Amino acid sequence: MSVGIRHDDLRRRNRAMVIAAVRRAGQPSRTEIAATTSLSHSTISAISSDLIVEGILTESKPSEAGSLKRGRPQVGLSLNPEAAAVMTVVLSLNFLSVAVIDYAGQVISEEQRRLDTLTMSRDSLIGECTAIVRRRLEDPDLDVRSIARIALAVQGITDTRARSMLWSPITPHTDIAFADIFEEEFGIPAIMENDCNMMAVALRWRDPDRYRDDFIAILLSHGIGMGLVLKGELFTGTHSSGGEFGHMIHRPNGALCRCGRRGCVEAYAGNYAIWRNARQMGEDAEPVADVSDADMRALAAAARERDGPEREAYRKAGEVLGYGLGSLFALIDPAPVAMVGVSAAAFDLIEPALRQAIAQTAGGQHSKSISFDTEPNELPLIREGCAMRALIFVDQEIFAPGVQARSGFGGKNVA
Amino acid sequence: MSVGIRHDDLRRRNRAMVIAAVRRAGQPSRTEIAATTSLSHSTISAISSDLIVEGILTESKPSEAGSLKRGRPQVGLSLNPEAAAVMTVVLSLNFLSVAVIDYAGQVISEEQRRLDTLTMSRDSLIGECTAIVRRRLEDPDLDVRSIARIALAVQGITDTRARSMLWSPITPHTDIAFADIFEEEFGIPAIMENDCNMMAVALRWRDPDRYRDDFIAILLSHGIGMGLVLKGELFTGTHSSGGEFGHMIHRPNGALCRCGRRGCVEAYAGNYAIWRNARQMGEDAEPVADVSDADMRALAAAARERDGPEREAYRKAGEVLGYGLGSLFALIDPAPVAMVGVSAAAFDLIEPALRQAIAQTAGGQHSKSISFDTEPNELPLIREGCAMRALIFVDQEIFAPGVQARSGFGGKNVA
DNA sequence: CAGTATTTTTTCGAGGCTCGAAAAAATAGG
DNA sequence: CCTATTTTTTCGAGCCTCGAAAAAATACTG
Repeated sequence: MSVGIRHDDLRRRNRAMVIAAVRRAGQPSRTEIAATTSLSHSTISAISSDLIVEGILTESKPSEAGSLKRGRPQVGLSLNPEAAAVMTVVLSLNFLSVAVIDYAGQVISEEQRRLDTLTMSRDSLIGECTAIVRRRLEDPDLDVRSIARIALAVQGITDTRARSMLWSPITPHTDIAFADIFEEEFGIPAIMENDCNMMAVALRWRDPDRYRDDFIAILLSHGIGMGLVLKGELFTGTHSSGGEFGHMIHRPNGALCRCGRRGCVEAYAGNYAIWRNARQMGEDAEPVADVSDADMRALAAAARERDGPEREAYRKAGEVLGYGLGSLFALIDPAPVAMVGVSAAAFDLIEPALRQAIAQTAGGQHSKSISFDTEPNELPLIREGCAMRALIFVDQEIFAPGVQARSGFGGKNVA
Repeated sequence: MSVGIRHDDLRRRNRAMVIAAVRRAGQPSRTEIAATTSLSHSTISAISSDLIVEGILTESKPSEAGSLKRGRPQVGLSLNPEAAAVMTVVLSLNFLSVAVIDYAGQVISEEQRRLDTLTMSRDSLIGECTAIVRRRLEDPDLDVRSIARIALAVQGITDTRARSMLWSPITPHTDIAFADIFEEEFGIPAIMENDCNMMAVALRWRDPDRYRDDFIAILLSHGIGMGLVLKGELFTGTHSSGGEFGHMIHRPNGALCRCGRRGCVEAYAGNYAIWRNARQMGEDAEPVADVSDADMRALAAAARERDGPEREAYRKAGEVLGYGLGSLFALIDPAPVAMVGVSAAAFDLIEPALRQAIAQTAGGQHSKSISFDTEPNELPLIREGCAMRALIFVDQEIFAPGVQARSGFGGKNVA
């Protein structure tokens, strides 16, 4: 139910807005902030001087040496890197990666580790995750007390409230309440997010010109995942992280999917499906547990070299992705697409069939105007997204407390 | 870009909130409004006395005769029906319907008319629409000057800004800027919405317990349409009204659809498709222009009577709808569904195959928890949705002017 | 090199809004 | 008729933002 605005909300909201403006712009002057927020100079002056006193912002004296304009020079405001720090934890198939990020978004410290996630017990999976975080927290070089938030990302389905991993292809265990576990273990607020959603968040920060209000990030990896930003907000399901593009049905009773069902998009376009088709193993063949990036690159190389089952496997993947995107476009209209992950590097093998399929669908009329971009490496993106998620939390909940995060305000969702 | 909150926005927003509270609750007392908005009694008192003086609200003395509590009795606030009026225009296949609605939401006056929309020229289609509105405006019984807004709904695709009909199955003509045409013709602000979206808006007002934050309204009529509410907001595409569930691809290169493509959900589940299958005409047969409701009811009766091609046609429709919903649920998670339109009356013939198909998809795990409700008559729903849309506009833009409609505030979208 | 123009930032008083407390209003119970 | 109870209004206090003017900091000009 919508709730009234109290008088004291005003300042808090505008504080949050100033912080957000600085985070977006990097080193804006007070005048620039006044312009983008359409608040008066007096207000910006008052708020920013508060924030500087509190150690949240700092004045970065020489805004830019280049600008030799007449008049008093602008003084840039920037985030004080020491104001806080957050931690990111990215859990993917057989791989765990942790980083500590300062308030300005720079990586301070990191650690990565190979695991056998598919066969580990529930407890040792959780134990490995908490142990690697503990090692970072106890690193003598770091000021432990300043970790304000932990953001986890995992391949798989998480709940809307960002508390639990509900299901994941990387482990047979389900319903692991990572956020609660971490909060109990370390006393630090934690959230648990879907990896592809974090990719989308990161893309929006990396390239706001291309990825602004509406775009699609698709992970072409062992499985097929999607992060969706619509109207400037991260799209999630009614109960879970949603956006399970890879498990839309391409063909009822079709190829066997890793999820146990049949005919999912992933069962034609995931790495294991491309592998299965390239090896002509048949649609009923049990999906292999993992295909190395090197193997996939070799497959792509073979497909480029000669017209054989490898090339056909990529063509099929493209066709299915195209029909899937077509159905998606029927719902949300066309939007720019970022293809991420190892098979995005083989997008040249995928694109022709993909475009041909889209042309047969509701998205067809705009087929040519749909832009595709590729980014082979998903891990840095996921980490960046987690970092931004956690930092925005600090911005809003710690440095502008009391603002009820409400949709549409300061970018609750995507930030 | 998010914009700061000015000091004078405060009052305007809280005014809008009080109006919204009254519209939702019917006859709330000041105390109840204070409770739901969490504003102080003093503020509510000040705002509501303003609104009463301005003739927007009225005090309805005897709140309820029943409540014989101790203490000063509550005095209910209600919308003043004479504060404004709006007009709704619903254009569907071969049918045009107009109504004038008072500020409290009651129909004051209406007119309906049969047309041959498929064969009419562009100009006569527009002409018929403006003529019927003009007749209502010039009705001597009505206070013409008080029409504050016209809301149109049409089967088909409209643009996100609610200005134009981009494409519609009811006419060969495209890109008709109805909103602009009406504004120019009558000098009254107008919007052009998608019919199924208005159904969803209406369902939310009719039954907020069942249809609150997340639900799906599906129109089973000559074509298949959908209105979707997610997280309390009406879902629309990036450029158009979106949600073209009927044109998701069920089977590449499948049955011929009215849209000219192949394999769309509609090409198996629309009235014309059920008709075509029941008559065993083959998937390539040109879709018939219209099937009367009586014919469809006869078809359903035949299907109930004996196991023949009619029953199989409904089964097929259910199967395809089920796989389509399954794909939709992969994206948004399961949610309550309202089946609307003449074929919703045959939902008993559709449901078994539909549920069986959903069970094969990502929605399957929650198959039993998905609730279906049916409503055979779409027209009243569409009109109600239009009326609410228009009235909310009056609430926000006319009676609480200056509030930049921003998402998440006071229900910009669904209201 | 001093003075002027220009631009940014801060200061200060005015006006407006919400809040809490207290008063006023309106009814049931005894 | 008086008291208890609940709703609604009144009133002063405290904030917040705004506009205007002042202050600050630099480039230009002769």
